[in-house]
Amino acid sequence: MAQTVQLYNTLSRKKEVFTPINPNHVGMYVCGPTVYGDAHLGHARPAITFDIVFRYLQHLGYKVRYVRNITDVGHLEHDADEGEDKIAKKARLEQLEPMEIAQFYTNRFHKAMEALNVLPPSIEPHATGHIMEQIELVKEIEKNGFAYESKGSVYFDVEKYNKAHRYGILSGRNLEDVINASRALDGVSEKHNQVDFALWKNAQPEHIMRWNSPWGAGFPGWHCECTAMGRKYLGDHFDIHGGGMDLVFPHHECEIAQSVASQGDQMVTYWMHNNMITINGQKMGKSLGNFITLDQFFTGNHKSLTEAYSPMTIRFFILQAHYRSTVDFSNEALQASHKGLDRLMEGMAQIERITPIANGDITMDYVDKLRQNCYEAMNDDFNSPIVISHLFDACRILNQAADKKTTITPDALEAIQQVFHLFAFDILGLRPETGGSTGREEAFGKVVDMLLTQRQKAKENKDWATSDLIRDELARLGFEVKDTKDGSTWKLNK
RNA sequence: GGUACCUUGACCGAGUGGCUAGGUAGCGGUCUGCAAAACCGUCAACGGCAGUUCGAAUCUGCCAGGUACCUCCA
Repeated sequence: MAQTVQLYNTLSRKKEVFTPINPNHVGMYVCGPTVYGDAHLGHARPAITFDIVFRYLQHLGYKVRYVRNITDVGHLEHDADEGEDKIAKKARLEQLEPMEIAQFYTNRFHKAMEALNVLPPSIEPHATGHIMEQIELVKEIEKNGFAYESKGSVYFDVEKYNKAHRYGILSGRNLEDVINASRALDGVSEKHNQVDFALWKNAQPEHIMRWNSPWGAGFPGWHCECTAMGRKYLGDHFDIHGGGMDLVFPHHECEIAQSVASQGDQMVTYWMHNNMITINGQKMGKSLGNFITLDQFFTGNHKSLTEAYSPMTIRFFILQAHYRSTVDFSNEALQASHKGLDRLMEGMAQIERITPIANGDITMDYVDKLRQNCYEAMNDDFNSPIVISHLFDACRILNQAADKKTTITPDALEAIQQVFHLFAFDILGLRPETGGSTGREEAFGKVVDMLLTQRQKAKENKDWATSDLIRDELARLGFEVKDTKDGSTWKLNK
């Protein structure tokens, strides 16, 4: 762990040196998806952001336990007073069991994550599997006097909490402001104060998802699951809690309040938040209905897209911006990412064609600097765009060497390959897009080679018509032919 | 209204008190039978106004425009 990592802590609004509570071990909790719809581009952002954190910290030698939940209950659709669970609502619409919906979209989420080369977390707990823990949490808060029961529901007493501690420490709000800005509730409220949030909700008879509790049949409140599951798997105190910026308030603010109200102090040292993906400058999200699902990107099946974009293009597109900046989506920007990624991968593939020279121009000095630059970028709050810019520099060197415009020493060439693999593949999680080539594909490849041999013969006979015909027909089928000094090469576009 | 934040060249997008980010597109060239690719070179920016400073796009103030959160949201 020779590297010192600095990360931006939302709590202090500063970059801080990362020091885990237990040396060599890192506990990280990230808010996962609510599984009632297909994952869209916005879901890819935190998944990829914290995948990078996970990968990098592991690379540095930390033993990381990464917990990312699946929310399959607990988010209310409307006002708290007559809340209807999102999962339950969707189920009613489609006449399916709630758990069937949750499972269906969980499976699809996993598939999309795998396509994006997002590593699975160490633990992926479901909210419905931890009702007991959530009930325990509510009981503790109640016992400490920061909650009250009302008509079978339990609410967090924000005003009382704010007298002993501070509500708004993460989002930088004052309680008065929150109260003034809160929506007035319709009719008679069960709550003492409109800013109070639900810890446990009484279930109406028609409510499908329900569990028994000391307060009667009901379901857990909005913010309990993360506190309860984070504590269960990472302990009373752990290092990193992540999620989208839109969760800072109220979700994460409430989590802090819950942990302080139950155990007396905060659970989390570093709060990390990824920024939003925008489309035409506006947040991409469900409420605005302007989201594009990951599946639509992969298939190109959306009116804003001129073509299908591979999962790696999406990943690269996201990594080309820093995680705390917004990224504005456009078809044009995606095209640029697609070509840029291609260039990077092609450059890497050039290594095969480079003959190192003992007294080459590019030596270990260059590679050492390159490696150091990449580490410095990662250490500076996971600055992936800077890492990528350094990789492009290496790419240029490799292309030059392949073109015999420069030379590389054997040890430097091998080291460049290692650095490239480490940062591009292991840490940024990019992967070449060849896909697993099957025996069948290899056989087709040989047919292409055969055609190119014929074309080479035609060229030697200066039979340009035949030569061009072969090239153009192959191009039409998606095979891009490149002529080099040592003969022709090809690749399949798509 | 409150809170947080943003405004960089044709586009995307880093960063920084003085040292060319990078990618895509464009332009000129090398290479090639032609092309593609690659390579080399090149163009171009820091919303506006004032201040601090030897020096600011980078710090401060004001103005303009925009976004997010305050309701489920990644």
